[in-house]
Amino acid sequence: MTITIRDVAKKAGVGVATVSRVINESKLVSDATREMVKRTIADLNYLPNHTARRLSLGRTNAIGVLIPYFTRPSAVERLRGISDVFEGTTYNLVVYSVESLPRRQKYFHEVPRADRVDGVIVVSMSPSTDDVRALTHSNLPVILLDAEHPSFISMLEDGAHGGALATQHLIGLGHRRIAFIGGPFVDPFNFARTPSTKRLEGYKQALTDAGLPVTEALLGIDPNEMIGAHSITAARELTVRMMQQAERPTGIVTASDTHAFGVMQAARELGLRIPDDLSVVGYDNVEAASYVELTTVSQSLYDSGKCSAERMLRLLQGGDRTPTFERLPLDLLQRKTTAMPAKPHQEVMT
Amino acid sequence: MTITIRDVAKKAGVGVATVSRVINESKLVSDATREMVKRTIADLNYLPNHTARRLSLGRTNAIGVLIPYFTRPSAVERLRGISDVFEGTTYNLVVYSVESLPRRQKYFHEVPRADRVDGVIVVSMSPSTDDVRALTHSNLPVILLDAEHPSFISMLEDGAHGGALATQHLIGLGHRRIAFIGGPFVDPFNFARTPSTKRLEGYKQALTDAGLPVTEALLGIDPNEMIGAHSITAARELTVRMMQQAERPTGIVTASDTHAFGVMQAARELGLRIPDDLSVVGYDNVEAASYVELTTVSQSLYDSGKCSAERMLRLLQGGDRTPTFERLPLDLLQRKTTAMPAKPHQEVMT
DNA sequence: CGCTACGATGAAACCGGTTCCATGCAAATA
DNA sequence: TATTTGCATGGAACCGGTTTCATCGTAGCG
Repeated sequence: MTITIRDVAKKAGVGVATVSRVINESKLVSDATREMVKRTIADLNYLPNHTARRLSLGRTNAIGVLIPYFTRPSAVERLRGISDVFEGTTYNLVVYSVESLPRRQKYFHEVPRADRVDGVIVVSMSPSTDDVRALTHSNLPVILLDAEHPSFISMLEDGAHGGALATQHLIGLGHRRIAFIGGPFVDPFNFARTPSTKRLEGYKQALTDAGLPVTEALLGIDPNEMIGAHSITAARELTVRMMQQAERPTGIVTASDTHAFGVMQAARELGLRIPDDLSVVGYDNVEAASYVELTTVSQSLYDSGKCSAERMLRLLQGGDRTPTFERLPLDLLQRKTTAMPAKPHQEVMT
Repeated sequence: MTITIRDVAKKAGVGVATVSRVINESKLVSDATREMVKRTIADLNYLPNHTARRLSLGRTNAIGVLIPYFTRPSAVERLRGISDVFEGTTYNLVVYSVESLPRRQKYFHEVPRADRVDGVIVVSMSPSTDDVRALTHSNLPVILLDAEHPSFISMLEDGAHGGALATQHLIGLGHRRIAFIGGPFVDPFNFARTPSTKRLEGYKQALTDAGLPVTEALLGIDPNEMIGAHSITAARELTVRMMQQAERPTGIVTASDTHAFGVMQAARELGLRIPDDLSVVGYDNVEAASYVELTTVSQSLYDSGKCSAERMLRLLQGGDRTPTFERLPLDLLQRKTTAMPAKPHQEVMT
């Protein structure tokens, strides 16, 4: 039913090898023959079978992206950067969304195989020893984005630096009681410290450097659970509790924009005005952050995705595969949720 | 280098056909042989070549999703629904993000081919006559989500109904001067009325039904451009202009949550309080909408994606392919951006 | 004018699976 | 015991491309 290269060859009165050469723009075909074959191809509306092509070429023209929860705002932003780069090429993007531990394992073992993809970009997951074996065994180009490992080209933001950046911003504005809300501090998919953990470290460091104390009551870590705020709801509840303390904070540094949204919800609930009564700094600069004019640490997720994809393209063209570590730049985007602290002029409603 | 089925056969001392049968769980193998082959497979750490399998089976185990701008919040939500369904199956999801007209054309012609995918879900794009030809020619199962065409199974929300729902909500609260902000009203990818157009129709209908006039000055349509607000910035600017009129609205119906975010930005800029001074209704219920507690019309994007994917699975198992039209349900989610109208107690700052 | 070299070309092997078909053997039946 | 039936099995064809290799014709050279 479907037209194969042999049909084209027969109709054009040439051998299949010649048709194949025309398709692949080999110069080993005379102009006359080339034109004739091209016309025949157009006549028959022939398109080469993708799968057969893959099989004989031993290449897939696909890039695999392993990423946890690909619908999370930060993942979407990074994917957008990656996708924009591959749009213009012949490469196809295949996204493997990791949403459970078994699946993580499955993907790490099955995706990095030459018969599946030509390259792998691993996002926000530090490979375990076992994963490393699977990745290197495939002999494919690998890039780690938002994660690091000495065996692979890694691109990572310095979370501690970002946490410090946010904290210093508030200190610079005159805040003295600055809280931190983040979480989770453990991640089942990532065999490394979580982003929240690193950002918390930067927060503590910045306070210490400024001669300010790190106060237990201002750390948004549930002492029972040790996990911190793992959702927007948890962030909101934590904020409400925190703001009902006597020595409540005038500013809050968060580990993500989502946490910051939770803080903002809590503020609205409590009748507090942002930034007048409470300053908030987010982290990630997801799309929604600009909607609500959130001051945030921008990892420029889009650029980082783009960067990694461009690097992958270079690897695919035979670029140097020596493992390197690239630190992604960070910016503090000052918008409208931070200001100088002021004495509250309004009681907290409960 | 890589291990093939022939290596396994040789090591196990059986024919390749037998190994293939074991892989495919055919019952035409004795228990003893099966066990032995399985052990050999495990020993060699053999995984069948994906591509070769595709070629000889004539199936790809992939589902193609054609969707404009897959990183838009509404697209992400639908994809999440689709992806959740296919996660548990052997099918692979391949997303083709349409971001330009040439690419749209390319995808419509190249993706629906049996050597690429086993089925196609087209999202938010009404196929042109040419597209219809390409889709039907492939003889693959096709589902249209958020679009409709008599030749295919279509699943679509009733935009006019949703627009009316939002408008009636404001009317019910006592609003009389209700504006509409939306756009674009033409879409290069979609050969049909845009969502904004349909929602605008519902808005007008609801006003008329309630005996209220449709006022030119309350339609957020730039008379010069005829495109309305195509971005959050445009929505913000349009709102600012509109709120500086003498007879300014007390409530605004928008064509999407993104438009609503623009309205909210404008309100903040103007010093207007939501919902006290201005009510806003969004549309889509994207994730960020809940962060800011936006009252919105929920198409339940996630469910619609899930629905379409489940339907596709049934088609792949030989289900009935007769074109049908399925209307997706709508809900009005009342949150905190709508309230009864009040006399403004504060001057508009300019 | 004869020989060489090279460009154009097609037949066939190959990529790594699945499956048809023929074969052999053992159990069931006459 | 002879014959049929049916299950287990392996060889080989096949899916639809690419590529090697051999062949042929002709232009270039001595």
